[in-house]
Amino acid sequence: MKQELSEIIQKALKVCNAQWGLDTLPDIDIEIPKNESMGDMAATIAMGLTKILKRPPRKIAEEIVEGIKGGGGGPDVLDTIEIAGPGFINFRLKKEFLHAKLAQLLTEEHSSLRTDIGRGHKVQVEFVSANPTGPLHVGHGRGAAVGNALCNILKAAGYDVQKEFYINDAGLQVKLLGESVFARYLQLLGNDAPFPEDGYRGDYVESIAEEIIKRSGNEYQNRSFEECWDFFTNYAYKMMLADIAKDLKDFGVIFDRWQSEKELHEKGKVQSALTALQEKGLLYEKDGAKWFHSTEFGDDKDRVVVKKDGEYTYFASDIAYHKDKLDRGFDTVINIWGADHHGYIPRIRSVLEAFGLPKEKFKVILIQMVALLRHGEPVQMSKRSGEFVTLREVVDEVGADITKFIFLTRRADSQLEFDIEVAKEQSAENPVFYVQYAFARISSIFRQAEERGVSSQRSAVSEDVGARRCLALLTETEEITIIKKLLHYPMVFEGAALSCEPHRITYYLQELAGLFHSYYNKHRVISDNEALTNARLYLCKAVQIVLKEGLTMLGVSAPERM
RNA sequence: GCGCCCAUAGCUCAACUGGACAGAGCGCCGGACUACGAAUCCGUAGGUUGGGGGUUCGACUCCCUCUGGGCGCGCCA
Repeated sequence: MKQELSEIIQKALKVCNAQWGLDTLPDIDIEIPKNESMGDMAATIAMGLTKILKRPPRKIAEEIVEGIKGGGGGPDVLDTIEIAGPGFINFRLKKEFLHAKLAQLLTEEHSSLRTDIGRGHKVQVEFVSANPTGPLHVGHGRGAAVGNALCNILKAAGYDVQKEFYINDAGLQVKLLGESVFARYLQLLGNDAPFPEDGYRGDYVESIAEEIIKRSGNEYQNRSFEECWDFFTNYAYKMMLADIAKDLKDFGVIFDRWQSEKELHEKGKVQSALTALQEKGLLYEKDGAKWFHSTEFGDDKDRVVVKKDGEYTYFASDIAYHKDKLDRGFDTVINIWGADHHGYIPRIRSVLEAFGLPKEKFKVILIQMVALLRHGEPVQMSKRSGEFVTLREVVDEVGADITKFIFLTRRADSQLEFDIEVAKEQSAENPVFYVQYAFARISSIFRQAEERGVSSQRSAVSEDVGARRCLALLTETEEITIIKKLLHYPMVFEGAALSCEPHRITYYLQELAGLFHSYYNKHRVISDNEALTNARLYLCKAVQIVLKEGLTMLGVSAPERM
């Protein structure tokens, strides 16, 4: 829809430019007007040209409109054109055009909803990347939902996407987990062992210790932690990691690749990354440590990469990891982090820039906190361990679809309230059901139609000339509104992909579902009028196609019955 | 002390990357099932977009400042 209009305007601009004499014409921006009374679609091009032409926007708009009319005015597409407000060019579309686009949607289905803006560009999306020292909490879940949806969107938009989880398996944290497990292990065997100061106190630590006893008995009982830390640490974090992978899988999030930090060290990638920086003259020594000159790229201060004692900093692994991303050929690097990590953006951007990635090819999506509620009361903490509520607990209680959808009902960097009790209610307060119900309701209509032997919607429109013609019977204002809304989807989708904002699709789906519910209550789909019934079944089918597409992007199912 | 994010209807949040009269849901009140699923629909009310200034044809959006919240500022990971 956008394309047809762009072409019409493009043509008119060329005509006008014979007088203007501009070397380049600005991009044409087609918008969906806020208010339906303003028109079906609008162009802001005249306002965009005021600065260049130094003339009032409405005058320019008039010239463009003349150009459009002179060029035939897109006779198949446009009904009326008018200039409004400061210089908007508002278009009304012919019903015939809308019906033709609807037929196209029904014929091509999902492929007509996707645009290939990615053109196969390689995008790497890293998300969740939780430390394997404990189970995932709800905050991680939100990151997982957003990352997963974003990847679905980017893939559908033609990008070559890789979903990756970075495992912090090299540092002191996993060792501390190992030590915690070791302490529990000794305690379970009846020893009076001290628990490490800042050790991990969750129940899962004990479970791991029990597992080790089951496997190896008391083999390590008389050893010091220093003697067997490697075994305990590895065993513990690998078990944790398996749990995390399981939690994510049950949440419907599958990663393409898991990158181990330890492996970067073992393969010498940390060393070689630093050497590469050295060769670029971006490393220097000061106070016995080695520093990366990140201020060169706009960071607040330079960062230590090798400590005085010769150990690498955590940041050194990050350098290696992000260099590795570029070495693997990614054009764009997207990191999804908890909002509390925002301070790390400049240094990572510096690294990527140092290795040649343009600034705008690195994007960080910050995920804000989830405030968990129950009956409106905050429940951030739970259990004696004082741990955050785990993702698994919430998913088990509420369900994966609902949880994902709610995580996607807000912009990522906006705080989110998640009330477990409300989420479980099958009520109007729950937006997931609202959208899914529209889908299920349509399925139910189809079942009903079949029972009554009404001609089926299943034959493809392209093979059914009569059906194609019957779409012209869709003339009720609610029907026209729905058709237009359906045709907006590709624009919403494209916007979601370009801005990396999955929530736009969530909102769109709620709006579309709303239009459908409203229509359903006002008009009957199945009636004695066979042709009209058929046309309306097609409209229903189209709504279903788009609902399904959008829900798929969000990673949420579209059930035929609820 | 420095830096980043947030502030929009009573509540929870949108606003298409600077566009038109700022929109939904919830909540309140009142209505709609002997016809395709009432997990739905219909109808009102609700605003100086935290305050002030600036940039321009045009600002919730960009700049400055103040207020009030959140988070970062380690040779920790």
